[in-house]
Amino acid sequence: MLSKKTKYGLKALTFLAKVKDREPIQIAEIAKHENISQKFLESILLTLRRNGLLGSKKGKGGGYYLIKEPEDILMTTVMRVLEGPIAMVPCVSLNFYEKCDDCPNEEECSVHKLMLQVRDSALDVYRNNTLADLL
Amino acid sequence: MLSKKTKYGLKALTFLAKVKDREPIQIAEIAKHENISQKFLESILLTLRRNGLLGSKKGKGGGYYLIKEPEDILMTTVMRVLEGPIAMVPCVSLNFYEKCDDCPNEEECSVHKLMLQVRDSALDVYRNNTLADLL
DNA sequence: TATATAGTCTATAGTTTTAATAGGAATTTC
DNA sequence: GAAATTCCTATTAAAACTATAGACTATATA
Repeated sequence: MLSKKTKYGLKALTFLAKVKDREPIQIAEIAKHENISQKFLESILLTLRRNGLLGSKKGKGGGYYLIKEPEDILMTTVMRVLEGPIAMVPCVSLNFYEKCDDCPNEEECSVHKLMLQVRDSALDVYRNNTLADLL
Repeated sequence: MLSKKTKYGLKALTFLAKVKDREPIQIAEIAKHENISQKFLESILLTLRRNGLLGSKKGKGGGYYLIKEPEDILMTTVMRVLEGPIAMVPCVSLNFYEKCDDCPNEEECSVHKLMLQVRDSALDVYRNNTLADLL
């Protein structure tokens, strides 16, 4: 299942992508428009900023804004930041690889074999979609 | 993340697929061979049986066995039984569709758009793999 | 038919993750 | 310096996942 964090994060990014001139939009406005708990969204936007996807401005007239053009924001990046590894199992993860405790030999593991394909097909989708493609 | 339930279930199915003449194999043997908590595996095998993937035999010489040939067991079926819906979001699920509470119009939802592609690519993998392909 | 074997079922406990909330600190604008 | 707004940490609440316990049922076979 996709976490609400990711879902909300994607919606917020989409919303911000449509903003004219990248002017800062307040958390409250995004939350209201997208039906999201404001406090929860707050923490999501914060991680998006910390990971270089958003910029922010404090004080009156402040808010969040896209730091790059939607065409330049790959879904691989967004998904990794919000949802974590794209692989469903650490032993097939490109960026977060971990060996399984059980499972003596990866090569012959059926789970490994299947999940490798699933990872590749998901990557294929994420690599071929930028934020602009979702508008 | 793939649940341990699914992981263990897949391993058990793979193990059973290799058994000569489909003779019944005891839970304990599978659990030991695949490093799985026996009690947990017990409940997993039960759901696999209830969903028509395994047969069982009680008493001495009993155990679990594949009820169909590995070539005839599609990963779509296995994944749905063990992991649940293949879609990451109910609003793009074929078998478990649900409308989102938030989200006024599905057509324009960026999450919907992206997750539809992810679902299709995953389905593509699962439909093109039988248990036999994982051996 | 007695006994051991092995699956069946229900309940529950422990752990981890997710979702949401609370409250104040820091910064900017006017 | 007051108001607006993001920043940050901690905590709670709920849900899902993993695992365990124990009694019950069915079968094989000696």
